[in-house]
Amino acid sequence: MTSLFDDDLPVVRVALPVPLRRCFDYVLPPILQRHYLPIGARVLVPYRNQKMVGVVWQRNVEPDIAPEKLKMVQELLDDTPLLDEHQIALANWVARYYHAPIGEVLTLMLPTLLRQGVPAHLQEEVCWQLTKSGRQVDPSQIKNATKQAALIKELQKHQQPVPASILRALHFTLVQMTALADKGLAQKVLQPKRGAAKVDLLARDSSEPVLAEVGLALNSEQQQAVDAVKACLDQHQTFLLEGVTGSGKTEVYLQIIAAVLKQKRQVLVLVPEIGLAPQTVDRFKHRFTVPVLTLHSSLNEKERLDAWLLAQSGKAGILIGTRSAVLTPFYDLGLIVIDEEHDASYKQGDGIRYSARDLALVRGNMLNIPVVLGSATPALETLHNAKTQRYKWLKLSERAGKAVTLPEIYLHNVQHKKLRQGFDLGLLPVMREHLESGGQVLVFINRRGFAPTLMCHECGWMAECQSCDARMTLHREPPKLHCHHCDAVQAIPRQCPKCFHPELSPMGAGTERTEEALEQAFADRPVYRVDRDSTSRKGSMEKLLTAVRSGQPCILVGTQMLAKGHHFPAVSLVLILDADGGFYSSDFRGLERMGQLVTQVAGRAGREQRRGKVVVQTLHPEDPLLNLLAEHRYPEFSAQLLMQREEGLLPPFSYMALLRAEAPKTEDVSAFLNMALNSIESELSASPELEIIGPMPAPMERRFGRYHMQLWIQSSRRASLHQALEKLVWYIEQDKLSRKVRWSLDVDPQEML
DNA sequence: AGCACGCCGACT
DNA sequence: GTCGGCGTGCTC
Repeated sequence: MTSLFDDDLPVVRVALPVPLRRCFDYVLPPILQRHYLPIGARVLVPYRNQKMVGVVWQRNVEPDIAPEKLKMVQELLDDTPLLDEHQIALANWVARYYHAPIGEVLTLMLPTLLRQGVPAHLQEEVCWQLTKSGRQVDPSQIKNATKQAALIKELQKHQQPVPASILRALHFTLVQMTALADKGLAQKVLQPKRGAAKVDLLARDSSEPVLAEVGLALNSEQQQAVDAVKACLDQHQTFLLEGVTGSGKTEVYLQIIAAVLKQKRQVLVLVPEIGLAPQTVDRFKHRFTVPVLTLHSSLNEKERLDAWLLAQSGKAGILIGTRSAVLTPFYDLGLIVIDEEHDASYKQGDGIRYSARDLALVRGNMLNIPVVLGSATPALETLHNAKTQRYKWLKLSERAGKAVTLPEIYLHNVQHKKLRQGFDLGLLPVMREHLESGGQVLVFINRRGFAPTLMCHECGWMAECQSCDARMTLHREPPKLHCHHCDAVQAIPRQCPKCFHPELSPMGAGTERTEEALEQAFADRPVYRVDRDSTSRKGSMEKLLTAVRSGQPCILVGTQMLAKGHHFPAVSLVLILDADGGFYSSDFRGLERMGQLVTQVAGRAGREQRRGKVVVQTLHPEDPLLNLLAEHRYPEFSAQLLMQREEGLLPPFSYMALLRAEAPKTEDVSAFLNMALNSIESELSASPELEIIGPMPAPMERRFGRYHMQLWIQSSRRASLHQALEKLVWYIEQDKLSRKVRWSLDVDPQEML
C-alpha cells in the first residue's frame, strides 16, 4: 500500500493564479529535490506554453494524473515561504467558504508584482548613523579632519540613519564615512528604502517606548472597554464596541493598540475608505513610535508591494487599510480592529464576494487574537451575535470630551407637497435661520445629476436607456443624458422624440438641481456640491473640505459620500431629502441602511458649540420605525428589524447565497439557472431546511444590454447550504450551458441587485 | 480565463 | 483556392 518512497515522492501541488477550482501537480527536478522546498514559496512552472508563477501548496503528493504527463518545476523563487501556514489556511478557508478557485484567492492575497515573480525583498539602502560615542563628540573640537567633523555635525542633525546617497549628494565621500567607522564614531546600517510605502521607517528598537505622546483621559465607559479587551489579548474574542458618534471610539482603539504594541505584536485596522479618514491616520501616526502603514486603492504596485512586505516581515507596527487589507500577511498579528463595521464597503462587490469583516473574524479565530468591531450603528448580524453573547458587548453611551447633547431629529411631512427641487420650500426659513446664526447646513440627496429623468408632459415620453431597464439621468454640467448603470451618454433632445412637442421637462431632483435651487434661494451664501461628479477632479475634495472647515456659514449638497467619515464641526442643520427610499427598496436590508444613515448623519450635526437639528423629509411621519430613529433609539429600531428578520427567516436567522447569471439572451440565462436548480434538487429532499427561490429576474433585469437573473438558496443550517453550493458549483462547471452566461455565486449577499 | 484546434461562409 | 468566424476542449 504505502511504498517506501511515498514520503519522498518528488511531486508538489502548486496553486496557480488561474480561475480553475484546482491545483496543478509538478515534478521536482533533481537539483530542487535536495532542497527543502517550503510550502508557501513561489515557483516558476510551465503551464500550457508559457511560464507561470505559482505557490507551493502541498508537498509529496500522489499526482492525480498519469505521472508521465507531469511537467517539471522550473525554478524556485523564494527560499523562505512567502505565505506562512496561517496564510495558506486562510486562503483555503476563503476558497472553501466562497466556493472560489484557489488561484483567484491567490490573486487577492498577493500583490501583482509578487504574482509576476519579482523578488520578495524590501529594497534596502546603505545608511550611516552615529554610534553612542559619535553622538557625544563635539565636532568643533576635531582638528585637522574638517570634512569628518562636518560629517559628524551633519549626522548629529538626524536621529535616524542617513542614506549614503544623501551624504554623497552633500559632497561627503565613502572614505570619510569609513574613516568615522574606523574610529568607532559611526556605523553602516542597511535600512529599507525611505519612501517605501510612504512611511518614515524607524528601526523597531525593542527598548524604545511605543507611545510618542500620552493618551487622552478616558471616561469610565471607555476605561472599561479598554480593560475588557486588554484582559483578553492572548485569546480569540470578538468585541462589539458600540458607541454613538463622538463617544471616543478611536481613543479606545488607540489605547488597546498601545497594549498590543507593547507586546511587540502588530495591529491591523480596517476602515471603510481611507481617503475619507486622513485625520484618523494622522492620529495613529502621532500617537505611536512604530511605523504606521496605509494600504488602499490609490497606491501604485510598488507601494503596495512595499506595504505588503513591511507587514509580512514585521517591520510595520500598524497597518491601516480598506477591505482588501484583511488578507495582508503579518509576522505576528496581535489584534484586528474594524471601524464602522456595519459599512457596506467591507463586502466585495465582484469577483470573490468576500466580507472583510467576516474574514477578520475568521483570522482572529485562527490566530487566537481579539477582534474589535466598532460602530455607532452595528449591523444586525453583529448585534445578533452580541445579543447571543458570542461577542462581548462594550457600550459607549456618553459623548466623550466636550459634551454635546444629541441633535433634535424632526420628521417633516411632505405628503401633498410639491418637491420640484427635491425639497419642500417650507424648509427655507429653517435653513436661513441656521445660516444667519453662523451654522452650516448639510443637505443629503442620494441622486446624482440634475434630475432622475427628462419627460414630455404632452405624451408621457421619458428618456430611457437603450440598453438598460432604467431612465437616463439628466445632467447640466456638462449637459447630457447619462445612464448611471451602463454609462451610455446622449445629447439632450430639443423636442420630444415621440410626439415632437417642443418642450421637455426634468422630473424629480438630483444634487445638481438642489444645488441650483439653493444657490438661487441663498445668493449670499456659498453652496458646495459633493458627489462623484464634483469630486472626481483631483484635489477638489480637499479644497472643498478646507473651505468647510474654515467654519464660514455655507450649504453643502451631496450624496452619501458626505455621510462617511467627515467631521464638519460647524454643521448645525442636516436635511435628509430622500430617506423614504429605505421603505421601497427591493432589498431586505433597505430599512437597516436607512436607519444607519439617519443615525450616522445625526451624529454629524452640532458636535461642538450648538445643539444640532436634523430634518428628515418623509411621506411617513407616523411610521413607528422612523419615530424610533427620531428619538435616537437605534437599539430599539434595530431590535425591531431583528424581530422582522426572525419572522421572515432572513439573515442572521438563516444563511443565504445568491447565484447570479447574465447573458445577452434571456433564454440562456433561465436555461442555465434551471440547470443549476436541477443539480441540487436531490439536496432539497435530503435537507428539508433548504429553500430555493427562483430562477427569477434580478431587479432591473436588463442592464447594459444583458439579462440578469438569480437563484436564491437559503438554509437555517450553514452546513446544508454549503453542501448544496458545493454540488451546485460542481455541476455548473460540468455543464456547457454555463459557457453562454456570466455567472457568480455570492455567499452572504449584501445587495440583491 | 486564455488559447489552440477545427469545421463552414465570402474574399484577395 | 484561403482567411477567419466562434463552438468546444484542455491546461499538471
